[in-house]
Amino acid sequence: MSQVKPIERYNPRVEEPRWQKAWEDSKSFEVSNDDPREPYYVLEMFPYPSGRIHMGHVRNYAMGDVIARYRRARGFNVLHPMGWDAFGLPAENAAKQTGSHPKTWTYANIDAMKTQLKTMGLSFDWSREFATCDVDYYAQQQKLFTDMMRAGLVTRKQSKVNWDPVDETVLANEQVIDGRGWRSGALVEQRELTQWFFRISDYSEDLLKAIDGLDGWPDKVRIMQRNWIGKSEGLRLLFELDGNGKTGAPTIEVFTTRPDTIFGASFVALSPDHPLATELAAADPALKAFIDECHRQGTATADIEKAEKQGYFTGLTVKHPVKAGETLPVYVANFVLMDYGTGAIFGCPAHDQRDLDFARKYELNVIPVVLPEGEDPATFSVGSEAYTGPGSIFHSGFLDGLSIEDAKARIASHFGGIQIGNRAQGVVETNYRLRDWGVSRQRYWGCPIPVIHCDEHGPVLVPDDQLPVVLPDDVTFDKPGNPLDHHPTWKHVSCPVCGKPARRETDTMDTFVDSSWYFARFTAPRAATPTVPAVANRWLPVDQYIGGVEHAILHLLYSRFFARAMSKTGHLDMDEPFRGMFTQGMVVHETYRDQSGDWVLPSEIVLEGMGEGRHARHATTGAPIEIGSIEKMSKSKKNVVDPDEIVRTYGADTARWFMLSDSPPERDVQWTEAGIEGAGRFQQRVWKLVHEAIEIAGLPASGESAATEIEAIGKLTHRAVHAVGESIEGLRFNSAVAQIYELSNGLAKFAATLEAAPTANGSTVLAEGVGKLVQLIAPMMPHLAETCWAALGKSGMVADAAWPAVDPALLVDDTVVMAVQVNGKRRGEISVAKGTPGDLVEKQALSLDAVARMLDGKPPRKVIIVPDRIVNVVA
RNA sequence: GCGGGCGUGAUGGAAUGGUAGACAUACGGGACUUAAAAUCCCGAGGGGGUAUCCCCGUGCGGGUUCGAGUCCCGCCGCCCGCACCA
Repeated sequence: MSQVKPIERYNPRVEEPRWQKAWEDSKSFEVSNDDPREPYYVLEMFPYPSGRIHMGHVRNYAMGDVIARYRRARGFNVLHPMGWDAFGLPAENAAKQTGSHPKTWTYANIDAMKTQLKTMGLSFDWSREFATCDVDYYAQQQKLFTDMMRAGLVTRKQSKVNWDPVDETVLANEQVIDGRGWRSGALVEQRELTQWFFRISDYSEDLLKAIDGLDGWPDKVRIMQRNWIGKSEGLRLLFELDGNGKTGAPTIEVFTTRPDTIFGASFVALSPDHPLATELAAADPALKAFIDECHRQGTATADIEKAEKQGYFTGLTVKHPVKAGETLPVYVANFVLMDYGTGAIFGCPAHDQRDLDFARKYELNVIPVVLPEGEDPATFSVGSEAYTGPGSIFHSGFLDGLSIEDAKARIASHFGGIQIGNRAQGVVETNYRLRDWGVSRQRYWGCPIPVIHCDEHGPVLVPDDQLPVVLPDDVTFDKPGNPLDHHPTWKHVSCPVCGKPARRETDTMDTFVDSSWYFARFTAPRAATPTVPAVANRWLPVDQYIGGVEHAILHLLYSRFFARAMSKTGHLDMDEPFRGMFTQGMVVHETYRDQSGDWVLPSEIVLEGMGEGRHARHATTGAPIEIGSIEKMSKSKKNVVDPDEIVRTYGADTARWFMLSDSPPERDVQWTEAGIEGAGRFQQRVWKLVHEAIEIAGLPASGESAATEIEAIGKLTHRAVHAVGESIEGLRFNSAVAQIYELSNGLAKFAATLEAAPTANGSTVLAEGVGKLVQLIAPMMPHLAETCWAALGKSGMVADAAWPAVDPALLVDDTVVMAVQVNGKRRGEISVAKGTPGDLVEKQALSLDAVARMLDGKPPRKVIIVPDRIVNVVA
């Protein structure tokens, strides 16, 4: 018969707003730059203000909040800010579709999302909030731009854009669908524009080398960054034209990373944008048509490389550089990129898949020159698959028998010694795939580039005392093109140098610029300069940055570049902005469709049955619904769950807990109804356990609990505190959750025995355990923790409490259970004192019945003992 | 096309090269209840043997090792990025 009275269920709808207000009133999460405690900066990637938060945000911010709250409990001065990545295309699209001004639309969205975020109980320092579209923010960005320009980090050059000839506008890659503009449906053309660039490629080597030092980053991100920078050693090589009068150019210069395969060359190919291709096209309408055709694809690399290999024979030939008397045909080919190397290649089909595809199509020679080990040189041939592996060089004259590496060196020195004109025919060169960062966007809703174009003086920086260049509000979106261009007065200004009439730059900056330094701005968000260097240097680098893998390359690389650029211009003093980086997985959900194939929201359906018989029907009509694959939550497939709805139904703590509990944070997590309900049940279980601990403490105690039992509960508690701390520090939130479950289950079981027979020492150790449990859940379910903390009669708020101390003596056991294997298969176990010497362990292990049976009377051949862990008997 | 990642019970997942399946969800059985919900207890990778035991098992095929989910090689499947989505 239980002596404990039942309690009311925990009600998050009442408790959560109450604690949110308490935190706000006490300014619990506002942080001072002058606080003497050790600083810790935790940052989640700020969101684009689309208008609604989604479950991906909930997951991301829940993780960051756990770290922030944990570090606070650990005595750090924690900076945990939030803001808005507020410039960008969607606002302009909305303006075109609904007529709302981008500014109005964006700030309304920010308001709505902020309200949503506030219900999550995240420990942000909202006093530092800003949006990148705030004039205060982009004014400072313009200062950075001018400083970077003066420091030689900005340049202007030609680059290609997707041009929609009907809308007369530049399209983003995502606005090009199957080669057509998404609104007009017109075939997209490539067009050259003069644009502004940041000289990130000046830092290629530095950005590459410094990756080695980023040991707080996931390996996969580091590998992706290395590959993106794409350092390669190769040879710049001149091919002499055969001279048939079609061009005055004496040579074609190619870049190759495989000069060792020169004897296998069977063609030379030019990019459609190569100057020689342009020159030849002037006199060759068919070539012109081919190049135009190439220009009718978008600028996206993926599309270009996926397109079928196509070429056009120019009629030109070049002398084979190592086979006297032979020539090679010169093509223009759609897969050769002008941006990389020299915009021209030589093709060795036997050892490059693209070259092979091309050669098969145009019936060119395929001459293998690298022989894989074990192959017969007389019979080795290449079919439909190029051989790109190791081997020795053959069919290659003076290179025969060399390794690939030696052949590369040998051929480089060979061509280095030959003069064509007054240049060496071959020069060793290091190339990087990384291109300069084009920042010009022909759009309204972005940070204006602070430049004025004068006919006499060219592009001139807007003088500092005339900054910021503010976006005009009175713009319209009814005409195609950039509204800044159409504005009647905005762009007409006088030249800062000569005062004559001049034009403002109407391009705005890539929104990646905005997000490349916001983390620094958070350290002094209202300063009249981009940063306050002393303050920024104290907070940065960010100790833990968290966001999606989709930003693993560009955003992180640009931010790394900006840290360097800002250091060069005196705004910071560090190269690397993010010490710790973590990429979280996506939130995925089943998809549902009705019989007409339309997507249906999860909230509109009812699921029935399980396993094979599991099926769904529409909640109101009862019509059958097809259950589809599990995919990333997206509006288009309607497999979304609204965080607002979840918070209303289950509370923020439950949503946070579920997002943290179910999957390792770097992996995708599947949203399920069962999962969120399980999380909700745990919330009630904790509340009930706290209540029981309080009641038990008030019961008249009779007798004492056994010392071993008391010790066991103490150990359980201390181990959980230790393990949860370690798990949070290692960002293994799902493991932390599992360890909390174990503690909670253990304490609940103990509480049940005490309810039947209360003891004084028992209720003390239970209360201690429950108090610690509450602290362990506090980073994840902060509202529930505060309510429990108050109920337990603890002083202050758990948000301000120090992380519980661990008694290291309680973490070790004196006896260990060792598994005993025979030939690697577990056959039994032995329990021994920790540190038992090998010979004693062996004796005990061999005396096991199961081991004796497997040995069948024979002596073991070998016994392997890993102290305190495992014994393996080799029979 | 190129680059990166992932793959373990019904499900999410745990496991410094050392007892595979912790913890949770779903499920089955039981207790409580007039009944249900909630709660609590028990069970459970698959197969065979009525106890105690054996065989198989971490996407597939090989390899290294006393021992492989973990390391290596080759496949298959799914996901992400590719420079103007953010």
